Amino acid sequence: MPELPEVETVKRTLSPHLMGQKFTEIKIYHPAVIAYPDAAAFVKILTGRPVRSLDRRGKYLIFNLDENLDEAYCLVGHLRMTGRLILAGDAVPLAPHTHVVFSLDNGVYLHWVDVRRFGRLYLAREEEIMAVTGMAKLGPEPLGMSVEALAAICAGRRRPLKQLLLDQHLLAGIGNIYADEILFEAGLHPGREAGSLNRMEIERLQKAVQQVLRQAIANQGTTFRDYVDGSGRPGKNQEYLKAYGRTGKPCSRCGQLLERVILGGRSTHFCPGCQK
DNA sequence: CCGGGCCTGCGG
DNA sequence: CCGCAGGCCCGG
Repeated sequence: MPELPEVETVKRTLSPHLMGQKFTEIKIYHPAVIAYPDAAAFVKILTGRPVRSLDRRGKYLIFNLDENLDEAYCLVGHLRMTGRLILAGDAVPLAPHTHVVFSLDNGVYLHWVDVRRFGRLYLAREEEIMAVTGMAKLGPEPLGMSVEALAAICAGRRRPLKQLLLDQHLLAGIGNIYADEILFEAGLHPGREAGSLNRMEIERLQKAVQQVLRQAIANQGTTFRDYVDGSGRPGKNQEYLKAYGRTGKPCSRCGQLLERVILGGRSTHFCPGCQK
C-alpha cells in the first residue's frame, strides 16, 4: 500500500487526535510485528509517554514522544504492503488482522491492522532510531528536491529510471504506483538509463516528481484495495492515475495503448508512444 | 541484477 | 489452481 503520499496522509489525519496524548495501554496480539525491542520492553517503555508530534521520513511514520520520564523516544511504523494505522473506538470484536491496539488517555484507540503482516513497529531512543529502523540509509526526500540534487542522483548511473526511482537509498518514499506516474508525467521511458538524461529531461523529471506527489497528497492518496487514512477513509487519487493499472487503455496524451512490462521485478505501466 | 522469501487474499 | 498485489531484505 502506502507510498509517500499515503503515509503523509495518515500522518495528517492522525496528528490532531494524538498530539499531546499519552499512551495508557498497549495490547499486542501478534508480537512479530514489533521489530524492536521485544514486545514486553516495547509496552513497558511506551506506556505513559505522551506524543509530542508526528513526522514522516520516506515511507516511515514517526511519533516523537515527550521526554517526560528520561530520554526522548521515537515510535516508528512502516506499513509495507497492507498495513493500516486507524483510529477506532473500543471496537469489539476487533477487525480481522488487528495486531496491536494502542489506547490513548483521551479515549482514542489506535489500531495497527495488517493482513499480510509485512509491516513493522519500532521503538527506540531518538539517537538510536535511525539505525534501528534503517532510516539512516534513506536518500533525500523527493518533495522540494532541486534539479541539481536530482541531476546528481542520475549522473553516471546506468540503471533504468524505474529502478532508480524505487531505490529508497537514492530517493525516499516513491513506490511502484508513483514511479510509473512520475515517468508518464515526465514523458520518459521507464527503461531509460538514468545517466543518459539531458538537462531538459532532468528538469522534466524533477517537475513530474513534485507534481505527481503533491497531487496525490492533495487527493489523500491512492486506494487500490487496502489503503485507508488514519480515519479509515480511502483516497481519491486512483481516479487520476494516468499509467498505473491502465494496461491496454489509450494514453491520455497520445492515444496509443498503454503497455505493461516487468522491470526490476516490478510491474511497470507506460505509454510506448510518448515515453522516450 | 534476479529470484525467493516474508504473508494473505482476490480474481481469472 | 495459478498469478498477482502500494515493500523490502537477503543470498547467489
